[in-house]
Amino acid sequence: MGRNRATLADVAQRAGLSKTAASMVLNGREGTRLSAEAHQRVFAAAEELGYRPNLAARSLRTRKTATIAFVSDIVATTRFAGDLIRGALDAARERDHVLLITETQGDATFEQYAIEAVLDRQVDGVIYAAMATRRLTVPAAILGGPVVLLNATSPDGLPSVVPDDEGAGRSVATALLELGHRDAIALIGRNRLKEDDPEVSLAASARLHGIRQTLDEAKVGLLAECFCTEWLPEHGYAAMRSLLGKPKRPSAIICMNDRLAFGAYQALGEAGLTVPEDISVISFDDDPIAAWLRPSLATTALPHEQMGRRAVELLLDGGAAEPALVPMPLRRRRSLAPPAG
Amino acid sequence: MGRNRATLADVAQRAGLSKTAASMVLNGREGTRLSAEAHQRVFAAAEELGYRPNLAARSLRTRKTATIAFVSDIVATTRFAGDLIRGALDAARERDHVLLITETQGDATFEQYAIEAVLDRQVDGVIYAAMATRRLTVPAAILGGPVVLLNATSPDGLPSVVPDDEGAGRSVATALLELGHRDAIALIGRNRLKEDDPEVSLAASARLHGIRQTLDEAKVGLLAECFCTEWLPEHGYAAMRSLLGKPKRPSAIICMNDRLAFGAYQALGEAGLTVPEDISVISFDDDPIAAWLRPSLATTALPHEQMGRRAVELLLDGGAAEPALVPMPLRRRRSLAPPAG
DNA sequence: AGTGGTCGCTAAACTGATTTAGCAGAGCAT
DNA sequence: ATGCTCTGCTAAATCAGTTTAGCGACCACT
Repeated sequence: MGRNRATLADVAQRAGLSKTAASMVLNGREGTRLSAEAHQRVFAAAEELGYRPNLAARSLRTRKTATIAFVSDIVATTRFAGDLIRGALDAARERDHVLLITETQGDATFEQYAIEAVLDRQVDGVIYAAMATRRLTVPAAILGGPVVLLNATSPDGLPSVVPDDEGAGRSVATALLELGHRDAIALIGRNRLKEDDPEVSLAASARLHGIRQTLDEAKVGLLAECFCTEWLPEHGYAAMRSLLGKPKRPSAIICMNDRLAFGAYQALGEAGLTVPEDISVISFDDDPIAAWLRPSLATTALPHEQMGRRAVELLLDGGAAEPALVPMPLRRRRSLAPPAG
Repeated sequence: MGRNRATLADVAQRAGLSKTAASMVLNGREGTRLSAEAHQRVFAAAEELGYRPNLAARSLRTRKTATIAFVSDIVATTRFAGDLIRGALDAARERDHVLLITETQGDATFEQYAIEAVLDRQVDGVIYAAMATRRLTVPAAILGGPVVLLNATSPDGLPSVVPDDEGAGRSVATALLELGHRDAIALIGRNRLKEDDPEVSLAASARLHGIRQTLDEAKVGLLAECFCTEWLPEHGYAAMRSLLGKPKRPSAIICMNDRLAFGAYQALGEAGLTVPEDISVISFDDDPIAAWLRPSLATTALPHEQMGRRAVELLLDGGAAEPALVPMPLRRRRSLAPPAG
């Protein structure tokens, strides 16, 4: 790769100047007393030779690599990872940086390995990303330099970027209240583990809190709350079926994520009920299926691209120590209507 | 990042030997005549100091960075990108390499920039990935070193890795024939653009070819073929509705991808038909929704993780020039049954 | 005694950049 | 003529490794 690239020495020689002069000119150093003509010659030579600096050599001296490590627990399993990475990639490019991506798969050995691999390559900083919003403790090895937590917080008070799940909970509840839903709102997706253990999830309790707070202020209580062991379609399906077996039918359903809502749709379809005429549904995440469902599903979007971007900005430009909350926009879609009757 | 790391000189000094000796011992060089005791001392010193080599310095001399560039057109839009990356990441780790990931967004300027950025960092090779299987021409700049095309082929005969879509077409058709479906098989997702322009898609024509070939051999013709401008749920929905409006109802549907099948499910549900009792459905891709649908959708899986892995293997271990075809496994699920009656 | 070979190790060159320290010449005042 | 500053530029050190060339001690053989 990149055999016979022109070096700085080649440029200097062609320009009839020293490496020093060439280096200074190409780096646009202020206060050097090199003549305008010298500048010309260096630029011309660099252009003619197609000179590009060898960043390995440069970084040996400057201890800057213009490279950021993106270390995450699991890249592939959730479709959101791509957006996180894309946002980071964009912001990095704008700042002339590049991303070294590694995955730990939640395995301590792999993590150790991944971190050594990136530190050996002298990265300028580390973005430590979790695929589910949660609290975690970062490995001591990366604390030697700048670190930003992405989609996670840590007890050490490191800079971090997380979605505003509580705000999303408020948006969701508010949307239903505004439509006139009152005492027949049911919730699908309560989960003790996710709610109580911040190392499993921060989203569950924040969303729940936002919903409760808004409903409380309106003096509205939830009609029913269904617990689910996981947030997958089958659990949403089961929960919805159990809700429909009860005497009072809900006018609206809040699902803790879109996959649950997808399952709920299936149960509603089987029961011959239509969304939103019979029941409104609203949810969290804005998974691509939300837009594909019939009717399209109203939800609050995880702003993953924004978050990836913010993480890079925080890392390179510095920033506040308290977690950066990125708002989750409400996507109003067809699954919402005023309560029937 | 990584301030005050021990250097090779530190290790050598502590071991009471020269840098040369330390370097040779740590690199496990054969044929050096250093004593067993010298080996001991170097290893001990390295261990005690927590020595890790500075790869920037090493690569300056060796012109190897143990880093691979993963350049793709679009990382985020398809959920499959993650699997491609994950497979590549795994294979790279096994070979002590790391991935530098960039995205071109299909924009020539970004592409130019991305390629310069990775070449400046002296990567050992480039994986050039497309998110939809297609033919493309690679930028001349990366031809100076090893290149592997991932999910793409090129006219230049570069090594490449693509899914075996034709084989998948055969699997799909065979699965239906084996169940007894004959002359009432309909196809959803014909698309002239995708079929005729290899720079748009290679999958469409290969899948179609595999299906046709298998049906022809069994002397079976397609009942109907629906054209779709895109392969999205809404198009599958519309196509399915039009099929149901015709006099003869199909016994089985082949959808060119899972999103079309998802739309077809919606139309079938609305029409009060059940899968697979009334109509079998089979498809391509193995999108996560395929397993979430009720009934779960039989489909042929895009082996993205395998492909990412193969690309790294081809790049580092070398390999044949003809495209590596990665098989697409058939996922037999609940949407298949013998024809009714 | 001289020659040659092996053993165990090291000095120094080299990679391609940045950066520090300083040199030669011009202009000017004394 | 001397000392001073300013201008325009360069030599050499430096970063942290790898690699080439070779040195001194010891032994064996003729």
